[in-house]
Amino acid sequence: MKPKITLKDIARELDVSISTVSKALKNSKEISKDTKDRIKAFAKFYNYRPNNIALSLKNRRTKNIGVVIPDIVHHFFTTVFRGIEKYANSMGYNVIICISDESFDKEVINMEMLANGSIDGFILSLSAETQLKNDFTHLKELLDQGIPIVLFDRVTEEIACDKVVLNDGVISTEAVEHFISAGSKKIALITTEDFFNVSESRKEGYLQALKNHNIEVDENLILTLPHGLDHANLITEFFQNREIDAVLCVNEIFAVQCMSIIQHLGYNVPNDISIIGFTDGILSKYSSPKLTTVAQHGETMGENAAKFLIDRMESTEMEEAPFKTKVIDATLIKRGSTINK
Amino acid sequence: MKPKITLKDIARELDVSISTVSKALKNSKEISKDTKDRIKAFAKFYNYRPNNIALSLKNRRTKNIGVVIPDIVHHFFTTVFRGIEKYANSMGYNVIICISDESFDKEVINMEMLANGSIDGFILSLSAETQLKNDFTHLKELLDQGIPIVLFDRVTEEIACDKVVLNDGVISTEAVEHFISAGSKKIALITTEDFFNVSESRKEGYLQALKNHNIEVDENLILTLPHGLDHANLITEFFQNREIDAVLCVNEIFAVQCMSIIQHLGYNVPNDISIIGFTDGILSKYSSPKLTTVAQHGETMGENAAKFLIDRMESTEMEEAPFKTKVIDATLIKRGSTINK
DNA sequence: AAAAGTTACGAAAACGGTTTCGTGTTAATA
DNA sequence: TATTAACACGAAACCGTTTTCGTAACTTTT
Repeated sequence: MKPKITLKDIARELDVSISTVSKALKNSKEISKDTKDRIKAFAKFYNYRPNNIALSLKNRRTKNIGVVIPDIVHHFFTTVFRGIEKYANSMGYNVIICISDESFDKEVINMEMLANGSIDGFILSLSAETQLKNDFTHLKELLDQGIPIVLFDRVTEEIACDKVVLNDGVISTEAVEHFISAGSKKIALITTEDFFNVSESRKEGYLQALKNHNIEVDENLILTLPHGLDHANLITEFFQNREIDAVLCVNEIFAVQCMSIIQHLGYNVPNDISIIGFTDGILSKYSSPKLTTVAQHGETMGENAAKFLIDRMESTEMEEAPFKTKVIDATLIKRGSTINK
Repeated sequence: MKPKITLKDIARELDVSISTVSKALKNSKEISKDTKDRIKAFAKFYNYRPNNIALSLKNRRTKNIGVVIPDIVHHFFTTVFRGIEKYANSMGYNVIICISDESFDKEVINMEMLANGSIDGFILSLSAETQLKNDFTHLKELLDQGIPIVLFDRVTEEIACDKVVLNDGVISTEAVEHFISAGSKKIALITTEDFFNVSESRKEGYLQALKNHNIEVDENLILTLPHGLDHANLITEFFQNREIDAVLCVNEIFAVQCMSIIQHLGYNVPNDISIIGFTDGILSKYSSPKLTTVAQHGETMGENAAKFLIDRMESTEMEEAPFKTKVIDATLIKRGSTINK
């Protein structure tokens, strides 16, 4: 057991002052070569490393980033997180992660905990409850205190900060037009309750595509699934009682559930009914047929978010740079669940 | 923009000493009620919160836990992580996460970064490369410095520390016996190269079950898939050229790939060939038929690991408690990919 | 030889807290 | 009235760094 060695220890052992040790290790030319060599050798031998906490206190920056996400067991968020971690790490930052579990209170409490010195900035995707309550005072207060925040995916216009979002609307339109170009006319949408801004955008994109091609909107073809309930029955009922030849789902779980149900009802995917989902995750890759899906490029989103944050934190400008919003272009990955020409 | 307020600020404003403020806020009875009230009111008004970094420096503990995992986009690890985060949070700890990406160097560098004061202890699952190299000096050094470590899932006997593992062998035996009890005789195993201790244990469990029922081991029925390559062809070839009526896969991706290939080859699952996978993740739940699978109870593992670590960190005993290994009992979840009596 | 400049180092403040100990003032006791 | 105890607070050390500034001891310049 050899506890960590400090500057003070080195100073005592070598009979010099703490300042001298500090300077020697930073290669200051104030210190003679002789002394520097002695100190460096000693430090190396005892594997001296400066204490991060002391540095943080001194420099008033921790080189820690706080990441707050609603859920970790979720493909999209994990990929975003990987992007964040990768970029942050390459820039010498560590990542402290908090899971809000879709709860407003947890989001608030966790952020306040971290804000008291533990981190230099936040990257955040809003919890469902926060979006529902539409209460963002905790974010405003942090911004007020000068703590930078970057929002991604689940964002809000109420907060002025850097943001990274997906072009949900555009890609939804593109997805639906992919159906249309293959001859589909009765195109359904399966979505979630739309206090999620992303669901909303996706729905708008869907409607836009129909409009573009003069297809009348049939509200019966839009299924809004409640949170948490068993969806299988609702989906089964949905397909049994309607004529549908294509369906866009706002996530891959819905998509793969649909596929399974559709196949059990005796339809062929993609010939009778085509399917497109969101999130190019593991489910989409290993279903059969493989799912045509919207790749959200989570890792890219994460990298962009981290870059926004670090740029702002490290900016030495007196003027705060204007807030930017980066729109990541989603990609439609065409696979077996659609007819691709 | 109202920057964070410090004890010094309060002291200056109220014309008392810093010590008085500190004591007042801690409700010390050294301070008169009058003064306490004034100080508390002021602190509350300005939303004073003590600076975590200063506390960490003073107390020489950060209340941060470092978690190092090989991959984050991975169901098992995310569930473990959720367990860790949940327990740690409830005990007032934050979690700093580093992804080793299966790389020895990243594991070493990240841990050394964090060890210089940023965290009080580690929870770790070894990277593939670390297991391959069998080099654990970085862990030994940290333990030497008095930093506690808890290993989970991918552990090693070389290191004396608390551990949390799954009873991989036993549950594999159970899984294979589930095949046998349904009449299967030609039971295959699809596994990974076995520098992973878990794969090894699972293989042993498989062999044990065959032995228990006097079924001869056929090495041809064991398929070891190399890391990273395209597995589809290998699996297809495997099933085309062998008589197989059941297959145990060491993860759910292999399992669902098998299922897909088996079905394409015209066999029925589970009647012609039964399948069991490891990891009760999203793939197992949404395949059709649903996969019979080994639930690893990642969240429980995470909670246990965090509890081990925090117990040790907070222990005031002078004597170090002996190291413990907690074995989590996996559960076989019987679903549609096997014949269940 | 006096003045000026270098060199090589140490003292001390600062970051933001906690805590021990000392002390002036008042109240209780002898 | 002198002594002691209780009260209420402040000074200072400490956690481990960095950094500014001061200064002895030489060296160089004139």
